[in-house]
Amino acid sequence: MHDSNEPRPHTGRRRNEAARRAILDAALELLADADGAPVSVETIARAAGVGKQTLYRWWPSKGAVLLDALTDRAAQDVPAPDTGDLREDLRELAIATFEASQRRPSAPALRTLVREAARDTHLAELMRVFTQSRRAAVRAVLERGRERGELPADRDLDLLVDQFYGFFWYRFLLGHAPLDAAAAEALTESLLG
Amino acid sequence: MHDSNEPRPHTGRRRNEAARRAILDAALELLADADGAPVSVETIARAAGVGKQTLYRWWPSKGAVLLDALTDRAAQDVPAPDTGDLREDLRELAIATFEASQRRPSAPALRTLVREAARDTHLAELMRVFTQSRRAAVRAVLERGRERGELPADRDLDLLVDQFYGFFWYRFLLGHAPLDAAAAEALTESLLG
DNA sequence: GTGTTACCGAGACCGGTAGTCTCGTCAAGA
DNA sequence: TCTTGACGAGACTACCGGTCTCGGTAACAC
Repeated sequence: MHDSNEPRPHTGRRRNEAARRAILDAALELLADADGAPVSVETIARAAGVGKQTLYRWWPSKGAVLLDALTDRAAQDVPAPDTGDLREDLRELAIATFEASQRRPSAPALRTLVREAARDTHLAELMRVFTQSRRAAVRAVLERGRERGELPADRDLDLLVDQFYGFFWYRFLLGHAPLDAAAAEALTESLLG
Repeated sequence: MHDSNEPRPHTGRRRNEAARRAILDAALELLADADGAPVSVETIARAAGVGKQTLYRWWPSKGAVLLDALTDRAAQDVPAPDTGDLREDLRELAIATFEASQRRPSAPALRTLVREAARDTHLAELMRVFTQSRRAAVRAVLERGRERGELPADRDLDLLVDQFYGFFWYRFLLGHAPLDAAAAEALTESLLG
């Protein structure tokens, strides 16, 4: 038996940081270039100049690598505007979200990632965690507004959050209509009446 | 050279209608049972008691079979309410859409189909055509309402349509919140203020 | 330095998939 | 009866995610 509280000191060769970076960089770049098309593990490993096993030694699945590649670069901090005005906060959040969805390489990479998540339940679960904080940010803005009386007390906030992100993902994934500042403005006005 | 205007009369064995039905029925059932998980061509053929080649003789790809299986059974007629009242029409459309999204086997089959379409560009294109008529129905209702003056003349109808279907697909695919009559009611109120 | 350990790149391998090809069979019409 | 083309069955190719094994090598203990 091994006492896990007092682990044996590490010996042997250490993890190659350059390989980790090369994998994440290659994954993000391929993810972005694919823009929806699947990205294979073989391709990532080859592009990173790395063996497949090195990849599977540090990540449990392809999905985990892809998500890591995205979150590693994508701005992790979610904007949390609090100007004291609901309309202003929501507009700011919408503009920031929409604007971020146009940036390379994160945006096309995210599109590919969602496509992959449609088939990969493990990745789908990770994505849920990833999006949760963004949903929470919108909800917090709405809650503050409601406390200030800018929203009826009985207004269903979950409905509003789903309207916000439903609209966003719909346009982001289909790409049939713009996600620009004007759209952000119009969505905000529509949600708050 | 063969004159395509006067094709040689058909000879040989005819297409087996029973096989066609068996394939579509098996595909829909498997699609519904999978509820998101992929459905393989092998499985469909086996369940239908049919050779793979029979399937590929009549459909160009797996995606085409799946879509055909869905549209074959799913109510093709899109409701087009026209009561003379925008709010009433939109509510009716929302309730009908949400209610249809709960029915078996079409609903779970549709969920699976969308997942497949995320990887299959051919299927994605077919899906676009499939959803176009539904979008048009919502837009028609909105246009009639605008003509009656129930909506400001400068209101962006594409935005409203995307809000409607964005919300629907978001909840349908994530399944984190209900798509019931109350949600339909609330969405309608939210869209029309 | 020497030995041990664990990471490294490379690639064979497994199971599963979409789609093609071929086989012998069978039904519809000439 | 003969030609034609659909039929069920299944071998086959190409590709993918993931596992396994190999010889080599960097980091550390001694």
